[in-house]
Amino acid sequence: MTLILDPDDPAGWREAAAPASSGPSGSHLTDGLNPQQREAVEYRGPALLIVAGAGSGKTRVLTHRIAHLIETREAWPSQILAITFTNKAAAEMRERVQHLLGDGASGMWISTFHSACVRILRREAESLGMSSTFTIYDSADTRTMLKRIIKELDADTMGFTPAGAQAKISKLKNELADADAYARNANLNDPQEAVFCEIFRQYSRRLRDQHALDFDDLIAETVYLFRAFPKVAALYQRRFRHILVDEYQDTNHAQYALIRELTRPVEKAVVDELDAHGILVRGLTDEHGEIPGASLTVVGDSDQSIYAFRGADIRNISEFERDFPGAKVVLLEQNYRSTQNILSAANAVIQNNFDRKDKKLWTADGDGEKIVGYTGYTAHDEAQFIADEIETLHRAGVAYRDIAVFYRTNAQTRALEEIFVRSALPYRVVGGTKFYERAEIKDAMAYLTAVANPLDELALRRILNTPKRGIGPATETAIAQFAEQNEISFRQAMRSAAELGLGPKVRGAIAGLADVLDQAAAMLVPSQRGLDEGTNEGAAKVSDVLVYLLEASGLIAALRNSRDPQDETRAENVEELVAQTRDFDRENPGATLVDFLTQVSLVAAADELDDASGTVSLMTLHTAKGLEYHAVFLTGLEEGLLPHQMSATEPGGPAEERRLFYVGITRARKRLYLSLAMSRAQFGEVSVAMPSRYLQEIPEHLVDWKQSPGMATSRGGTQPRALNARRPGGGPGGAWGTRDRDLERFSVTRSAATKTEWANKVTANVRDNGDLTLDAGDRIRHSDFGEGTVNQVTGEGSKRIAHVAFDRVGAKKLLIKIAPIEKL
DNA sequence: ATCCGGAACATTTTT
DNA sequence: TGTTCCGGAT
Repeated sequence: MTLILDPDDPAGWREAAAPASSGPSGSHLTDGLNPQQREAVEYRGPALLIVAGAGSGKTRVLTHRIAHLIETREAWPSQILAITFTNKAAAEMRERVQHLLGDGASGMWISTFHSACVRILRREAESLGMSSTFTIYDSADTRTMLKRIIKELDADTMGFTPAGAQAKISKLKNELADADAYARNANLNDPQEAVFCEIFRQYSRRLRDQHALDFDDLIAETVYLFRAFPKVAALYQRRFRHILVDEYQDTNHAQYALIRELTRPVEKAVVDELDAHGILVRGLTDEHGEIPGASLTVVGDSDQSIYAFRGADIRNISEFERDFPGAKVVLLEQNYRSTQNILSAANAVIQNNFDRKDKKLWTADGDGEKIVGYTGYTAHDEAQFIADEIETLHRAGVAYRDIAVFYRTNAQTRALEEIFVRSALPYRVVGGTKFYERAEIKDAMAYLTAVANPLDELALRRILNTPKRGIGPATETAIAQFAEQNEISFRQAMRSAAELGLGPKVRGAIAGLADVLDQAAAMLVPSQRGLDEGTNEGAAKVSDVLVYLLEASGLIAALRNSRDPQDETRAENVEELVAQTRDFDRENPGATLVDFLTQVSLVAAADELDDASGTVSLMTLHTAKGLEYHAVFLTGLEEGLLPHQMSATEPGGPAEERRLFYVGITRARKRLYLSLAMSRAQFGEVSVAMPSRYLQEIPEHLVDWKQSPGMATSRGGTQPRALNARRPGGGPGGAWGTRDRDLERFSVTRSAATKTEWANKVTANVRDNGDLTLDAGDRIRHSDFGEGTVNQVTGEGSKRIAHVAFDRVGAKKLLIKIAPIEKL
């Protein structure tokens, strides 16, 4: 997080030049690469496009290219800017480069677009007339804000929703259009559009007034900064000589513009000015006295473009050669990850997307195992199949951490988690930022935000009556009005609580809160020496400030003293947040509160990368991009889920969904499992599902269906795994051959009659066995699996696990505390 | 101002 | 199913 090298500090610049450890040739960095990979590492020129199919070793190429630039002494680490899409990818790349270079890697910027932009914006905030402690609003904050605006404008009567306005504004910002630009081109005679202009304008104005930026602003404002202040831009153009962008197919227009700005040459006049300010330009200029544009390397694969929904423009990659004349293109086609069966399936699926350059992944490593398919009766049945297969894999020696389960929507984790918990299967949900989205955590964070950025009205309003202080909406409005009338901030209005003409109790509450915030702000002021040296020395640690705020505001006490049993958990969560700030303080000595808030805003999903933990990973298909696992489970392969219902209306939607499926398939190294459920609960309603159209695009001989959709719908399937649904009929049925007819009958005649039988019995059975003790040799009965014998009991306390050999369904592990079992 | 119950509503994917 | 919003009672 800390900026190690100043772009405008020549001393730091020189210091960064740690000499390469092993020989300047860097030849060991190209050993073991195929000719195309080697070329991608060694090529030098203004622009390089690496078209990298899935599993073709692109991260390897990228990291080796960076290391090669440094070892051959063509670049200092500080001259390198590598952009990835996720924090996870950035962390992995940093680790791998560090592994190649040792300490010589420090000073590089390896980060996401958003993190890099925040770093630049905080440093240059002054140019934009903004505080360097500006707040970053996440989508929930944005939505709250828009909700308020829409209500004030009565725009909801015209059919505006916060989510809708949010999407539209985001799209516009990704195209670098601001409220004024939009208004200029809008047809203001259309009342609908006029109102939207007003919403957009108000939203922008409030963000500016509060010194806050949303996610899209981070990119757009940086582009604006560079365009409006060429000298500021020159600092970064001078500094970053090599820019590398991963997942280039997913860049949107704003990100493209940012790259364009960063790779622009610095004109002689500006160079001279930099020189006059003592900024090192020697050795960087060409014969015209200009600093030439940075060299740009982009890596991408248009078949893996899955972010069109947030403005990714595939033309950025397809027209790269036109954008950057003289660009070199290197194709990486050989796959080093997956078996041929997996690749054949992937090729067959992606082939159905027209309008793409034909490209076929291939491997020299052989066919491998067949793909395994399974159709469950319900999501729980599907989950049980997955849990069973994972146990089988595990017993065969596959580590849990080498196994991943993917799904389309976050909501699908529920059934999986329920079954995994019951099966005592160690798992971890990657992404899904739940922790920081909890209300109590957002409350605590709002206290910190309000201290860091006193102009942040959103944060202030959130904590105004949290915990309850008797300050209701009426008082809130009164403060806001007072602020507006006197042209002072909401925060200042709070300080003048006495002048509001309120009752003594309310007045005291407001003054009390204002005082607490002032005290906390005072704790954060560095010592005189810190101020002189521009460091954070003498400022209180983030954890100390947080503890002070929680105690002085009464937030933690309110949770602890509450009689709502849920508040106990909430208090624990807040304590967990305190623990996290302690970790942060320890790992980032000298870091500020704003550093912490930034990290939480941008890196929240990064509880990540403790890959040492032996757990199965659960994540969405989007999160899965760029990762690989020995065994991969693709779940919920149903119409309406993949492709998702919502994608049907969007142009290019189904094609993008297919790419998503393709991305999922190509994550697997050795084993691939495809599964779906015939019925799925949604909003509490059980509805019938059809197999995904993409399943039929995989050649039949590649898949071994343990239970095909046909078998599941008509007859011949095995007993449902998770529950005892009684299905009529018997005898073996066809797999795909009779699929359509079977499905039709299934959906028409069976759905109504069998709905109740498929209801979620699993969750209904969850209970607390408390102190049930089991020993090896005991006989038990399980509500789904029948009778069995306990072989072994492991674990402690509430985590005791029974290893049971069931008479009918074989070996299972059960979490004793919650398993629906009884001792016989 | 706060608490409570019932109705309404909601889920794509991410920084 | 689980959360949020609204109106009425206290």
